[in-house]
Amino acid sequence: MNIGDAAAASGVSAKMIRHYEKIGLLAPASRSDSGYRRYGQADVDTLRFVRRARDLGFSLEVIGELLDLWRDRGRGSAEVKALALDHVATLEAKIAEMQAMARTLRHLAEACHGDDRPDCPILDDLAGGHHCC
Amino acid sequence: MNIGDAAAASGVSAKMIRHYEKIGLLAPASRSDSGYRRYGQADVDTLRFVRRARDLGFSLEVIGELLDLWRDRGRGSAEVKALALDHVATLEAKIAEMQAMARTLRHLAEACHGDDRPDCPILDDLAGGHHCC
DNA sequence: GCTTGACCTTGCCATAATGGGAAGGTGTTC
DNA sequence: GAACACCTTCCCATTATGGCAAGGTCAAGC
Repeated sequence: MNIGDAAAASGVSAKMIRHYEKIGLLAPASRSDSGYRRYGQADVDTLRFVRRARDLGFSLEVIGELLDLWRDRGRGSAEVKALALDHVATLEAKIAEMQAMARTLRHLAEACHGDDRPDCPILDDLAGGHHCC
Repeated sequence: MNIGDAAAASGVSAKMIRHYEKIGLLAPASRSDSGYRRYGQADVDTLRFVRRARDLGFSLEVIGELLDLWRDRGRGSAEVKALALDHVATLEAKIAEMQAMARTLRHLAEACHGDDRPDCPILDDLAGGHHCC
């Protein structure tokens, strides 16, 4: 299987497969005589793992640790769970931050007529920064 | 006022003030004889505006538009409100995405013993990608 | 055999927003 | 006049991804 097929089979773009190899997330693929990377089912499985982990928002750095744990028969599940819960906490912190932004903006937008008059509580808030709510 | 004072007064780092100037978000500051950037109260007000808009998650590109609208006496508030609501929608989309990630991970983590046994639903999900929930 | 088109290779550049650091000039104070 | 804090510009790094270019490879059709 060439890189294009592995990309199609895994949902990871060829560009990203090469990139993951370059940064050491994936072991260098074997090569054909002409230098083409060759992939097998096991490689596609790994790529799918990476893809799914990306979909869950894990950073490539953490995905590297998850891959190591995945391949380590004999590891306990505690480490994996810790990584997952840590990521959940990170997500929740970002969610809370963005919800605060959205809440403030919704309040400001509600107070804003949104017509052709120049009076605008949104700009007033940005200009004054009174942090009313 | 030198750039360091403007930074302290506005909450925008000196590094970022120079950057904003370079990308055209801010007009080039006037300079002293020796080439130091000089700032006045109006500049600090602008920097505070930018800072507050960043705190609300607006991109620098949108902040440029907001600054233009702010300075345009005579603009209607409709455009501002549209920008704000657009940003709220963007935030809500990202929030929903991250909540879905967190929900899935919490479910997986709940099912995971988190002890020293190798059985791990989290890794199983990443490996299999069955997308049960 | 030769052309064509699809695929592969590497490498550089770009994104968004921010920080770090180097090398060198300025300004104030003791 | 030396020390120290500040300023200047320029380059590099981050994260994850994409685009493009120049060139090599391979299979199909004529």
